[in-house]
Order: sequence, then C-alpha cells, then structure tokens
Amino acid sequence: MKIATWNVNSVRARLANVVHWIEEFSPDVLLLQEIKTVAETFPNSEFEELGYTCALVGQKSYNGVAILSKYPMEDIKDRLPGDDTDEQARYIEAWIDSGSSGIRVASIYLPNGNPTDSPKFPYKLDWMDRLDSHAESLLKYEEPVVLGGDYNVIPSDNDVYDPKGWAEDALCRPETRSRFRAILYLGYTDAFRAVHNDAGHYTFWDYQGRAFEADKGLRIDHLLLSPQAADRLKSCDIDPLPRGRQKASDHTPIWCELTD
DNA sequence: ATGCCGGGCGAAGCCCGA
Repeated sequence: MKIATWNVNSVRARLANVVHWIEEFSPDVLLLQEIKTVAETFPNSEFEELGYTCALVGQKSYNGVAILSKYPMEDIKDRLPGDDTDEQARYIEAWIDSGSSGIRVASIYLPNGNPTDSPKFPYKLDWMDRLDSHAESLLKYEEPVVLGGDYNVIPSDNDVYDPKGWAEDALCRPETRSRFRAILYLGYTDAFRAVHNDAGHYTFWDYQGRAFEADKGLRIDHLLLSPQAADRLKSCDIDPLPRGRQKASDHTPIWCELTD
C-alpha cells in the first residue's frame, strides 16, 4: 500500500498537477493539505474518475485537508480533539478498509506559528500538544496508523539548507522540535528517517529567490508511523519532480510503501 | 530577504503562507 502526502497550496489551482501526479504514481491513499476551499467546490468528480473516494474538511480561502483513497473509508473524524473553539480546518482522520488488514490515516496541516512573538506561536504549540495527546490515544488500539501531512516542523539541522539562519523560526524553535520529538518518543517512527540518514532532503522550497533551483529547501512534510505501521514499512521517499513543473505547489509529495 | 512569489477574494489591493 502506497500512502502519500502533499500540501498542494489550493487544490483547484493545482488540479492539473495533482491529477498528473496521481496518474503517474497511483497512490492508494493521498493526503492533501491547504486545499483552500469548501466541500461544495472541491473537485470530487475529477478524483472519483481516477478511482478515489474523498473525505475532506474544508474552509473558505485558508487551510483545508482531505483524504483520497482507493478503498472505502470509515470512522471519519474531522477535527483534532482538545479545543472546541478551534475553527481552523487542519485535521481529518479515517479508517481505510483495504480488505484483510486496514489502516488508520490522518491528514494534518499543523499551524506555521510565525511570527513567534504573536499569538500564532502559542496556537501552534497548543495544537502540537493536542496532536501529541491524540497520537497517544490512538496507540492503545494497536493498529497501523499513518499520521501524514505538513507539520511545519524542521526536525533537525539536517533538514534545512541554512540552520543558523532558520534557528529562531517557529519551524525550528526548541519548543517546536521538543513537541515533535515527544510524538516520536510515544513510539511513532519518522518514516523518512527510518530509511534515509543523510542531510539535504527537502519537501518544500519557497517560490521566491529561485529557491528550488538553488535547492534552498526544508523538510517539513512528514509521515509518522505507529509501531504496527512501522513494522510494515518497505520504503519512503520524496518525489521532487512536481515542484519543478509549471504552476507548482511550493511543496512536493512524500510517500511511503507498506507491505500488504 | 518576516514576503522578492503565488493563491484567494473579487475586481484593487490586502491577507496569508514558511
């Protein structure tokens, strides 16, 4: 089973690119972030024609997350527990019924948190605490779980082209990194780091300053696996090609393959 | 380079992203 995640920076603006990538990669499950639209204007039929069913939580103009699946989905949760006042569309979770086994997946758009002297930073840290609690609660089912998405976290200095320049950014700050590590300490595996040890692998390059051509990137999109999912991890990689195409998102897909 | 791109909204210019 191939599971991919991609912050598309508007699913409607990116539809041709997303369809192109689905046709060449054929993921079983594709987690999307920043769809930037509501359910009424989500391109359901285009994805259904490619053999996918869609679950999404939308929001006008901002945020929005979706799950595209070749298999039926059940037990869909459209918000992260822990704060009933949080109106931002940043979390959706579903059980993927892939026949004999099955797997739980979540599509996550974690808040950016900049600037760090604004309320956006404590919102990010609180959101991460909520994610940590929920990730812990999921472990008690002893199921395969893949928590994928745009975490807006640069886990280590190996994951950024200019560690010193980014040290005080909300994506790098110690408060952010410690909360990301807390999820790993629960028993989740960073799928990419389970397979690759070296620096310089990125999932995001800014639109500005020819950052992609200069490979000035960040590794901020992640697939975190519960032990039962990590046991089945075959491979994990980033596909940089979509970032180089016309009308590209500033993020590119990262995927993992699990044994069936 | 805390916005140089790019998208949404809505019809010009501001808000937002990382």
